[in-house]
Amino acid sequence: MRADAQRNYDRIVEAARMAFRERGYDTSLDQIAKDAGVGPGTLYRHFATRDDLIDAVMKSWVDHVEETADKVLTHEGGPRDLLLAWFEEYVRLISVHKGGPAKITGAMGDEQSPIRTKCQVLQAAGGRVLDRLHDEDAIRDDVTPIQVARLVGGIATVADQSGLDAAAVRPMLEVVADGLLT
Amino acid sequence: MRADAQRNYDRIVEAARMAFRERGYDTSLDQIAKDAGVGPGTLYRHFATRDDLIDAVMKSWVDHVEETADKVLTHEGGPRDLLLAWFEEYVRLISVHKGGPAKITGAMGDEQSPIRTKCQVLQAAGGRVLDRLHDEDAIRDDVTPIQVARLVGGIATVADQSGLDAAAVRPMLEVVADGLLT
DNA sequence: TTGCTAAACGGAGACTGTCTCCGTATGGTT
DNA sequence: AACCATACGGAGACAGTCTCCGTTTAGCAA
Repeated sequence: MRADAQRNYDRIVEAARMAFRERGYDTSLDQIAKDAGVGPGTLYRHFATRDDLIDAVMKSWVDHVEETADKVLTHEGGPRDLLLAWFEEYVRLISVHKGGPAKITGAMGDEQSPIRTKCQVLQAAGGRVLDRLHDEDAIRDDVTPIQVARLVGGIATVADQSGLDAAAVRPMLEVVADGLLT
Repeated sequence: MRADAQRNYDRIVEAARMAFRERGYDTSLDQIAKDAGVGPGTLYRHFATRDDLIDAVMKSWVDHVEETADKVLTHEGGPRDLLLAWFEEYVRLISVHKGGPAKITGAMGDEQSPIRTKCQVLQAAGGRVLDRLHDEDAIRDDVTPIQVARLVGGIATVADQSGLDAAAVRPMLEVVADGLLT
């Protein structure tokens, strides 16, 4: 990639990161291009679709997901605490941008989605937590990781759209956790 | 209301009902006006916002909600069957239009929403089912009806956005039901 | 019936966001 | 220094939202 192309690419991603955080995923792409100091053509050449741009913005976020799962797994406490700790972190992770929960949860299991690699990372991280609980025989075995992701993602989506805070989300996560634990 | 105004109002609502069912809530309003054989100005005079139009389309749907709750309450079977029967009907009810689950669940608890009366009807219907289960001491009492609506609405939202069918939704509803029952 | 007027109509067009095309500019190489 | 593949960027086509205002009409009163 040519040096000027690389520079513009980075500028666009940085502008997009700000914009998504402050105005949500449905903000104007032309405005992001303007913020980045490039023409709309340049933005669309680098990122054919909005999802491709979202995918790029999420690049660094992925590392954070792994770390978070690691941290949760070192937690003391029983299976219920472990599961709830992961659920709360999961909700936080997918809610960094407005519209994020719907976007990410909707793409779960969609092989065609531009952000599928991000979903896979999330699923893998969640899978590690669920595996641990399986080993302890603490969780029912007829529910798949993707179903768990959808359950928790659904709660996060509603919370995002209704502007609920973590305290309001907690009891709903508890219901799902209690329904999953044996 | 003048006769021609009434006629156009009805035409617009009917065109919108078709359009929402076939193309989802985000379909073009100017197109709906065209389908109804009126100008865009006429549509926007009757319905200042998209939500106002959605609200009007839902008018007849409300009666259906009441009926459905009645029917579910006559069901034979244990508390778990009752709860799951209601959950499945609830998902079906709010999923008649694409985008409906997100719209309705997002408006839950929002006093300002143009469709709040519809949400109240849904909550009241769900409340009757939950009251029955309370009387039987079959359900935990620290979860409010609106939280239940959000839990099930979250699942319906994800299902709508991921194109899941009833069979895929069922196990997720079971998890929530099991988490709620004592 | 006729005439009047408040009510309603409807379409042109302003505005915003998406996305493309193509003439122009430039980084990197020989 | 010259070349050219690569990249830029903005004008503009297109689509959807929503408003303004000149025109039409329903309903009523004489």
